[in-house]
Amino acid sequence: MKKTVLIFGVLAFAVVGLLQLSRYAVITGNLQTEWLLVFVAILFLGLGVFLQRRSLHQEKIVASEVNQDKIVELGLSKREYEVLLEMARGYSNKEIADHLFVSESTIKTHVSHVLEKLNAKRRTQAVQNAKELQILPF
Amino acid sequence: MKKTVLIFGVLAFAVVGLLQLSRYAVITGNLQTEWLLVFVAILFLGLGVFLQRRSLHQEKIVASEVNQDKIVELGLSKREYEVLLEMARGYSNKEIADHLFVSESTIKTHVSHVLEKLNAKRRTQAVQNAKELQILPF
DNA sequence: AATCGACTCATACTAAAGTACCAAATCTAT
DNA sequence: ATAGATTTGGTACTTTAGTATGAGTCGATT
Repeated sequence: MKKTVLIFGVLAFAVVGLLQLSRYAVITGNLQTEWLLVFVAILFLGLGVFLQRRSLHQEKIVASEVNQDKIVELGLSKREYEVLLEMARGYSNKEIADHLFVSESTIKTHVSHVLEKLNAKRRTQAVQNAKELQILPF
Repeated sequence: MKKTVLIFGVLAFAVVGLLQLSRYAVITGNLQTEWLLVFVAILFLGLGVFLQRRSLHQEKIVASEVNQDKIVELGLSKREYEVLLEMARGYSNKEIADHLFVSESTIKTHVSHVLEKLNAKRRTQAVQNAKELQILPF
């Protein structure tokens, strides 16, 4: 919000400055009105593109962010969530065990809990549900 | 591509027209140069936003659309792709068999082929790879 | 100090998933 | 029409996945 205000402030200031500059330039005869128009047009076209890109970029980031509240709401523990992430990447229990430096038994336990909490019968379903709940960063 | 050319053609034409109009308006004294500048600035700012939105929107559609060429490139048959979609939704072999009205054996065969062609060891990995290859509609 | 939740791990199962190989019916394009 | 790909299905087998249960450790809370 602060940023937005700042940007628009600078913008307004720039516009006023530009107007003053243009008046001076036209009066002194150093610049043709047409060229000034072209210059302004290009400048603001670029500005429009820039602003729109910024806002859409932020939108994208928000959309691909994980819903932390949902994770808490589901009762997923830290470790369980880590396992879920590994599951989503397509790793087997053995591989996850190696990545997290624990035994396969431990992973099986975690996976079972994840399945329960995500209301899934298989790991593939758990991943799909997790995706719909937006608790995966991809 | 054709569209792009058309848009830019119309755009160029509009710019030229605007310049002519501005010259006439200024000469006849009906319009102050400053106001003309403001008008042009706002117009092109809006245009920039519009163009950027359009391009990003298309990008989004493309991103969520299925890359048909990739499917062909991978050598995935129609049926195999159908099975892949069911897999991605988290269904078991038995469930997929019921959905597609064939035996579980058949599904196993298809799944094996899908795993080969997607270079995956497990179905979870196949789904993940498929997602990265953008051959899934979600 | 006792409790509770999270994490760890094991054993013993059952249930899916996946592989290998084969074989027949059906489609498709030359 | 016939070769090649696709689809279907089976048997037999190995490997993962998942369940159930119990239990020890550790840190935070009460």
